[in-house]
Amino acid sequence: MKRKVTLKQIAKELDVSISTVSKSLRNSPEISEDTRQKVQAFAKLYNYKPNNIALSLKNKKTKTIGIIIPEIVHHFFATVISGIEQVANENGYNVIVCLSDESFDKEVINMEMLANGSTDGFIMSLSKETEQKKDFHHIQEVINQGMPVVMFDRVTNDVLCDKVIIDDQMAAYEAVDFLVSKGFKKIALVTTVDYVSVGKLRTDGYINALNDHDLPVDDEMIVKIEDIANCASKIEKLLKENKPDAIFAVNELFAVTSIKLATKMGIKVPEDLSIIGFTDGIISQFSTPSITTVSQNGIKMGGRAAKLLIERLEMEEVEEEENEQYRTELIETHLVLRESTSTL
Amino acid sequence: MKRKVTLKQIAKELDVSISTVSKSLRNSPEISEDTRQKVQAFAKLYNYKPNNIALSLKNKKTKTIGIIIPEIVHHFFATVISGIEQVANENGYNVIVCLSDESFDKEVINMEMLANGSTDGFIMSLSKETEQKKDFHHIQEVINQGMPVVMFDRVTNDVLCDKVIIDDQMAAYEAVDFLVSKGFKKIALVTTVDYVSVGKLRTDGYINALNDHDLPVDDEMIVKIEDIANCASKIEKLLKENKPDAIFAVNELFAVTSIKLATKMGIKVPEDLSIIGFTDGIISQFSTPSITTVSQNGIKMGGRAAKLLIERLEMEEVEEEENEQYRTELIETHLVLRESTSTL
DNA sequence: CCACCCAGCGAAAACGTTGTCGTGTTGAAA
DNA sequence: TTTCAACACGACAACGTTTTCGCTGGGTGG
Repeated sequence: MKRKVTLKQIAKELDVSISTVSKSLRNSPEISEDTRQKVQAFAKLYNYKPNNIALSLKNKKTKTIGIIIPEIVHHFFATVISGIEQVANENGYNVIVCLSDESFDKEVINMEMLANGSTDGFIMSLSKETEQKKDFHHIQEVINQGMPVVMFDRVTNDVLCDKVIIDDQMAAYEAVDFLVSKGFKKIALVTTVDYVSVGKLRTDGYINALNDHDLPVDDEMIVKIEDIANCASKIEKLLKENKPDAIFAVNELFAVTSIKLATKMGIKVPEDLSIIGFTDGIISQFSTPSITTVSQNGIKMGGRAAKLLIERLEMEEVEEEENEQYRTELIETHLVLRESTSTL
Repeated sequence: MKRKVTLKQIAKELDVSISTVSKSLRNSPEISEDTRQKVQAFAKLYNYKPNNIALSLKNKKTKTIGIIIPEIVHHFFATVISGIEQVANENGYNVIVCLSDESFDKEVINMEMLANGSTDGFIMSLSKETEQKKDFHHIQEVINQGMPVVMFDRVTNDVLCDKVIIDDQMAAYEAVDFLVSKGFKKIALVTTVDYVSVGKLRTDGYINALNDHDLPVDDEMIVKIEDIANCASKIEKLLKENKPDAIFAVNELFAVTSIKLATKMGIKVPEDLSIIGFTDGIISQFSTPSITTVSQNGIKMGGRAAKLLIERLEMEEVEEEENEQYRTELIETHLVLRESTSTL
């Protein structure tokens, strides 16, 4: 087992100073052609690679991005990571991933861990608990210490930083608008409880669309789901008592669950009931019938977030004067038409 | 913007030496009660936290685990990461994730990047290209440098290290055995090309099961898929020309695709055709009909892999003599019965 | 009164780099 | 022969920690 070779060891072997070795490897003109050749040959032979940790300590930057998300077992978040990783890699950055498990405490702990030198900045999406508590001191603190933060998807207005989001409200509006244009009159909504920011926005979009088309907004037609595990009864009740002709669901899971329940009750999708979901993930693609859905491109979102963060990181280098021009980028969405909406 | 405070700054403010500050914070009895109190109060006030990078450099360990996987947009890998992250976190480790995108070169580059001090060890699953090339020098090199590596799922016998796998062959055997016991005679196989190690093993299990039950192994009944994008024609041909009464598919995608194609051709699942898949992911759960499948618990696999790695890391600390007893842990699988198999 | 001990603290090395500055040697110009 | 520039290299500081060791002063025992 040959441990990694260091500058010091090379210097000793070649009987030169550490500085000389370092300079030779960086092709400094200060060092004679001769010595350079010799050192470089030796370094290559022993497969010398500079120690990242030492470099990080010296340069005060780690070339590492911290990602903090609620869950990874969630297709959307996985795609976002994928997008981040790609852009990060192209720019010589690594990503370190922490999961909050939707817990405020874990989010705080992870953030504090990584903030102590492990990363140059953060890309994050808030945990449900954090959204509920509205406590963002951990994020503000990190920002105050000079680490850039980019938030995506589940963001908050209470923290000033770069953000990457979709226009949730507009996307929901368009989905519902599409249903109205197809002639549906009794459009139900299956959504989350209000403290989930994106859920709330999509709910608003639904309401606005109905209003704009002079359709009544009936509370009976709006189902707010707290716990995904036992949402069945609520949806069943909706289907039985209110007989909607279309449903807009704010995520894949709600959409597919609605389909399954409807089918079980003998309601045919899309013949008797059309359904539009949100997020174009695995479920929407492989469900039967496949689900018409609002596509939010996670890869693109991640890529943009990474780009924003890296730009800010490299900007800080030149001018420390930090122009506090925080940007919020909107990622466009579009409706993916599949089998769950009737084409009449 | 107040940058992170260091020992040096505290020392200056309090007019004591750096050593005194450090010792005070670590509650060394060397320092008087008085001084300790003073320093600790000051440190708390300024929210002092030791710099991880400096600690890493000094201790020659980063408390970070490198994960290298082919894809993250893949439910199984996401669950594995989730499992790793959980165990890692409990033990004070962070995880840094790199994606090989099934490319050999990216796998090598990522590994070399992280090997230069960024991580204490690796948990990885081979990219397809690496499996095909059978070139593992990058992994061997890392191991030679004294970094422990744990491989999971897509492993190779050509590298000696800890491994976490399921008994792919046995699991496939049991799935096919189940089909036989239910009275199916014409059991087809939808599998990958042979160089994908787990695909090959599952194929072997299928063949063994048929042999043991004195059923003929017919090459016509075995479909090997190279490119998932255009696999439809092959499966359609299988269904039309060989009319199997059951299909064993070596992954979710093959299973759901088979179901969709069969349904489209008027073959009813499970009435006319039973299907068993592999991997209990999103697709199997939400497909219609939901898919009977071999469950491989990714969370557990990840957790075990992390445990193995961390054990080896902490072991090295006490006795450098490295007992090279590499272990291969088998994660148990079981059949999850759902709607895609008839219950006759 | 002297030696010794111990509490309490500081200096310094070490981890692996990079970069600034200093230093010695050489050759050429004056 | 003297002076000076250029060349080639080394010493050292710095990044932030921890830890070993050494130092000082006051108190105690003989």
